[in-house]
Amino acid sequence: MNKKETILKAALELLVENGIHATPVSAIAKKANTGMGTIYNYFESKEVLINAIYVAIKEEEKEVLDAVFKEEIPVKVLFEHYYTSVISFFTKNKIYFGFMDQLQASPIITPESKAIGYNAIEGVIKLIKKGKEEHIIKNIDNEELLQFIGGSVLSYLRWIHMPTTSNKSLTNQTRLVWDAIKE
Amino acid sequence: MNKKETILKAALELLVENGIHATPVSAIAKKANTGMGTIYNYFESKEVLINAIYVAIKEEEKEVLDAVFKEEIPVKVLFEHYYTSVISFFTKNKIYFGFMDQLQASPIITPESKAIGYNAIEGVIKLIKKGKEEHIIKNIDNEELLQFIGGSVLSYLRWIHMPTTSNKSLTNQTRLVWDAIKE
Amino acid sequence: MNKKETILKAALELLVENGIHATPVSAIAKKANTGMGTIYNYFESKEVLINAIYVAIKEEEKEVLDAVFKEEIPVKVLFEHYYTSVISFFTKNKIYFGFMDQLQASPIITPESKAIGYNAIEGVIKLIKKGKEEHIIKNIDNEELLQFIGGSVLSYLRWIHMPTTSNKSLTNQTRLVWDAIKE
Amino acid sequence: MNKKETILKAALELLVENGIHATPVSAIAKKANTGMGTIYNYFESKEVLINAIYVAIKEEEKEVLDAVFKEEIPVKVLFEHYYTSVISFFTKNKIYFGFMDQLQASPIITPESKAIGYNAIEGVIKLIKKGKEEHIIKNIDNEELLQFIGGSVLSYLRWIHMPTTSNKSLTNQTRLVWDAIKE
DNA sequence: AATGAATGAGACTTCATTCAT
DNA sequence: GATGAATGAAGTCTCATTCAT
Repeated sequence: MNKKETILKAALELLVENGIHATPVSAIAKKANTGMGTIYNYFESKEVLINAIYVAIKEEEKEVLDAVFKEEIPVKVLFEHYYTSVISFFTKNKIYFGFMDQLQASPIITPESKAIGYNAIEGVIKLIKKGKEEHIIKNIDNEELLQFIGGSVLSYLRWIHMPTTSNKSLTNQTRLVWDAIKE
Repeated sequence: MNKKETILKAALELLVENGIHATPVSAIAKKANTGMGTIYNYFESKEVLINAIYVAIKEEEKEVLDAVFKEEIPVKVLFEHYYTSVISFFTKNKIYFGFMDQLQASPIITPESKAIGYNAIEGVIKLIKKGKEEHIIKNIDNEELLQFIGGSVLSYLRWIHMPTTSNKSLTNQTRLVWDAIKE
Repeated sequence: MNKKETILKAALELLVENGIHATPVSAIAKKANTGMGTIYNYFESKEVLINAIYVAIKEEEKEVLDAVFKEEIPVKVLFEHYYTSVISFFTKNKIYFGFMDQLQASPIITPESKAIGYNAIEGVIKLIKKGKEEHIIKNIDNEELLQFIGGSVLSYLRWIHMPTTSNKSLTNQTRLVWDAIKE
Repeated sequence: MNKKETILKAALELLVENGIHATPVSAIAKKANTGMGTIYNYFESKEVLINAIYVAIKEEEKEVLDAVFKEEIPVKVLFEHYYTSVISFFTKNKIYFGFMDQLQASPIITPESKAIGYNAIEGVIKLIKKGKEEHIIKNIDNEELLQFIGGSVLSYLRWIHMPTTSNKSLTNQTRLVWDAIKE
């Protein structure tokens, strides 16, 4: 792992653990075993660093989602694959979720970063369009459906991160969302 | 409006407009036409003040939701009333949403505040239980359903706050969620 | 002496002694027996503080020079009074000269400050004009004459601040400059 | 131009353009097309580099002034040659003046550098002595006369660098100074 | 000899909190 | 109770200098 990646990793961990507030750049430097100046060699500012983490996660997410797509699979099944993949991605990388949940609504993430992040769900958009053409998915504004699905992902992930002991099944969740959006 | 409320209001407006970071207590004092010391007479610290806003909103939300409940109304209709009421509450009070969206996942909101906030949705919990007894609502863990519904509210509100021009109907959204949770 | 003046005085002394470079705001605070924050209550930034010193000196200089003017005095005598007064002013306040000599050409002093400083020599300008009308002073561009006289003041002050032991008389200097500018 | 000279030139340009504060060594390295380390091979520190520029300019000035001297020329004419030469030197090399004006009074220039700089005006000193012997120049302390002349040079150069449109003639200035110092 | 990534001390500035009035 | 000037710890960021390559 090169220095830039080490910094990103250290920053991610501290930001999730303590929040942006409580994570001075000096702490990141310490955790990454570098001088503070080194961080500023790679990232113009703390905000740029945070955006870089955001984009990196989104790009990793995109790779995962892009691998899901297959032309011939029926819409419902494909949807389930997508849904499972996202959930699985953030479940395997709990720290990514911790970061996203905290930063999503923050003014620190620039529109540019968000635009890049949007690319990750290209496949889902195509899926929705196809589903609507086949009258399998409700004829509702794409953006609204995406927001809805995204919201459900977020809330589900929050739920499974809750420290209660109930049995948490992904099947239920997928069914909830599919029933919601299906025609 | 008494002094305490004036402070809460001023703080709310500034926090939403500028974010927590960019809202010094001095600015709140100025906007509330008080001295900084006065704020500290009412609230131990800035964090306590922010939690007080959180709790105040949640209590107002609770009042609105409590008024919705009527014994005799069928589950589906009652659900729609609840859903419409929450959305309407935060649509009428956009600033409340701005605050909640920003603070929800923040480590500043204490577990105590969150526990109090939980009271607001008592009615919804009862509704879900009843719906499940009547086999109208899916037999899924209450907490999961609540989280799901809450997430949908959040994502819908975010969507209608987006500056796009598409036609934003609450009916679609209510249907999405109902279809999701209904048996 | 109030707090603001204490700060200005402390800053002046440190700036002259160590240079701008080597004078952190923290040192000024320490010398002025205040917290650093207090300095920023009175002056937006270090640069603003430095400009405030500049302006304060120039205003004090103006007071001294304004007191010199008397309608009826002949040009040559008045000139000598002016010249003696400026030199005397900066000789009594060596520290002022140390400051001015260091900062005069610095980009830190804003055009606004310089414009204010310009007021200090109003009287001299009038004197030059009168002298030229009476054909006592050479018919050379006002600005050039002013610059010349100012330069001579600066260089004389530098000379008398030099740690050599030669006998330093103001009379010579005044004669030099008068001979230069007289018709 | 060898590497050392390239560095000096780049540094000079940046220092004049941006000021000392705003000229990091890294910027100098970039402009000189070298690594930062290379600069430190030639100059112990940034301050040493700045002093080297000072000395280099002074040495160039010395060459110019030394060329002026001719045994047989009368004092007044020789003075005018000297004066014209200095002004011309700094007018042709405006950047030198920018540097000197900014650095002259700075604590960065060491007494050693200043002593070397003093050599540049050897000829002028001889001239003054001769003028005084011949009772052509006022019998005033050499140092004072030198300082006076130097000050007038500085102020004249500042004046001609001012962005006003008045007609700027060197003749006036030379006359001013000559009238000042002549018996 | 040349390089420039790495370093970290230290600069400026902000702001939550206190306390004398 | 109300006030807001004073405080100084702590934050972000810069940059002169070093040293392994």
